[in-house]
Amino acid sequence: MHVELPDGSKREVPDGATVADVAASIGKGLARAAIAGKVNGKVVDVYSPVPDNAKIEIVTPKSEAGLDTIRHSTAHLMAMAVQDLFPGTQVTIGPVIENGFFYDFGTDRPFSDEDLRRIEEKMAEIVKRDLPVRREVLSRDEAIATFEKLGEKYKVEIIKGIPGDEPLSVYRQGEWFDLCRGPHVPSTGRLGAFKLTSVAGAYWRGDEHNAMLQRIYGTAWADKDELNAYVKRVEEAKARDHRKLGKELDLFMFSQFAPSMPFFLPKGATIYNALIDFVRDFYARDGYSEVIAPIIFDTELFKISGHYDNYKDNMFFSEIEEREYGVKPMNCPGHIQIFAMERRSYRDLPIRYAEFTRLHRYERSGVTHGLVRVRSFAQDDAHLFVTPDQIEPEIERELRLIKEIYDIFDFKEVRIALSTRPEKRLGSDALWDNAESALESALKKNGVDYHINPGEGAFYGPKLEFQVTDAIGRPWQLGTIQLDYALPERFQLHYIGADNGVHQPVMIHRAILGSLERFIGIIIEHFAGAFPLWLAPVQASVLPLSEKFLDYGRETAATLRKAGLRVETDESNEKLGAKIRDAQLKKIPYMLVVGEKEVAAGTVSVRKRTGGDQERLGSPLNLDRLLRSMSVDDFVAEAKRGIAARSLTL
RNA sequence: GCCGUUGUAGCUCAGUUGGCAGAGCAGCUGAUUCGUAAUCAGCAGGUCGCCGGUUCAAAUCCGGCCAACGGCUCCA
Repeated sequence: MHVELPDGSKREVPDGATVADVAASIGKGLARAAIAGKVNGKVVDVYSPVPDNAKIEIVTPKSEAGLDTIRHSTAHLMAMAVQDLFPGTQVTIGPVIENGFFYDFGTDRPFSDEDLRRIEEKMAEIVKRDLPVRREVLSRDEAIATFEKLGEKYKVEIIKGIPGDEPLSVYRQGEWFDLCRGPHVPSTGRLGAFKLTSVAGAYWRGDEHNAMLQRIYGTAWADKDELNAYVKRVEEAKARDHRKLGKELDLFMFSQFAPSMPFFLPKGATIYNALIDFVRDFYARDGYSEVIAPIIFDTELFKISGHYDNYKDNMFFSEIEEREYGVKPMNCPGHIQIFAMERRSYRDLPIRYAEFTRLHRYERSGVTHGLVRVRSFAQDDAHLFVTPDQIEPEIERELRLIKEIYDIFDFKEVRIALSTRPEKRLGSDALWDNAESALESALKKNGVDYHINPGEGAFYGPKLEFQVTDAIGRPWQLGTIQLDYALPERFQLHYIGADNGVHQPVMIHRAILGSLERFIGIIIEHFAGAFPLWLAPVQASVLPLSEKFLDYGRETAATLRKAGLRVETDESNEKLGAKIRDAQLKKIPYMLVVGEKEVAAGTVSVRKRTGGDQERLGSPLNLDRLLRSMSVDDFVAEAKRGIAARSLTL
């Protein structure tokens, strides 16, 4: 018979040949590397027979399918080791995830880090035994009987939940086996580049009302080099962790007296305010009005808005003079008060209220994380009150604004999701049709790619969600645009139209950076703490070569400050090398060295933080190339150009 | 909220079997006056997260609470 290879060539193989046979017929190396096969697009075990005229691809560890197979098989390998070491532990599920796998076990005894090491050792032992991994097919009833006999109640539950009556497969390696669809590597000897990373509690079937299982996470790769590269990547991500950098760079702190509510230290507050100023520039250009509303409101307001019914569990409350107040979790009810203050004309619309005041949301303990999930924060949000005709142009304008702003931070790849009507919702289908198509046509008109999240919209309207990818490839959700017909209805908002009739406005809720706290956390990691000049808390540090040049240094710093730059002078009694090291570690964009030459010429010697390092470059330092001597005025002009352009490079 | 881990000087961390609380960096003082990633010396620094218990004696053992961390659930 014949098979077709990925390059389109045909190959003759004996009848009944398996994937492994095909691989062997192509070459010895490939046969050794084969861990699975793709037959007509479906991934199968290497010893699966191949039908005549099939399209065959040999799956090796380096391919995506190969890596998935390795990870899946490593999960099985771990489960076998666990059941060997801890008899009575029940198996549940063990899927492949990004970079690795996990397996959930039913056990009363949580695993310790010490256990993880023992499990790893046992796994290595099983790898060494190089046990063949073989698929066996059982009828549904046989499968249930088999796992019931073993007391594997979770597996029994899984089997009972599989629809239909098709036979089920188990994979056996040595004396151990597990229910599994497969495919798997041909033998345990093909595994080895793995590491168990953590243990955590996880609910059976992801439901918090169910039993808590013990989940072990692991990572697995094609070979040791890839594993080591991954470990290195994890370490790099750790070095960028905004909580670590926030401490090192004196940006923010927390107090046990205000759990999960960040304090911005002077340097962090500088970034915070720079971001607000940045957004305000666009507000001025695009016709937003900034307002400041109270932070606490009588709960009556939240009863009208629906927050009391739908959001109470996430709010802070207080009582005074026998009146109950709620701390606002969102700005919309406040903006609605302002809108409703007076009779509005269609000529006034669109009205765009923006606000940066603090919001508080009670997040369950255990869910908060650094700056990216907190209980006290501000958003760059705005509420647009528009006529139905204005919905589309306003959304298009917001789309352009969002792109413009994200580009400035150099976020690669913005993914847009359109979240459509959920099961539980307010308003008629006709209204939803309108709202969804308004969002969709704005997307289409602007030629942007998007995908649909069916049923993920807010109860009051559909939303667009904007996800960016940071410098090391991690996705973050930032902005959102939401169309809302419900709140104008609940608050009985009106405007007088051109026809002199009473009409209801539509609200657009939107945020671009999202929460400022969260955004700062994200950009700390995105820039690895090395903020672009316009955001850097300290833009330049003046480094006097010795005490003799302190006066000139202070004078220079004063000149720069007068020019609007954020400048420090390093007056410590240290040698230049130490001062440079300090400034580098603080990731200060410019270091201005002043010594005898500079005093004489009235200049500064500029070293950029990107300027390199003698040791690290491993070559003799070329000072002329690295440094530039320039007048103070020239430096001011250069820095101001960089700031005005919000340039990412120095 | 749930499962697990952690909490010692400003920071990073050590602290053995329950027996006087430790280091490096940072800080302060002094010397040095220096040319592109750490000058030298000295000094000071503690409610061992908080509360309670066991003990002659607790950073160490036990209980409770608080906070942080890794996940789960949640993210309107």
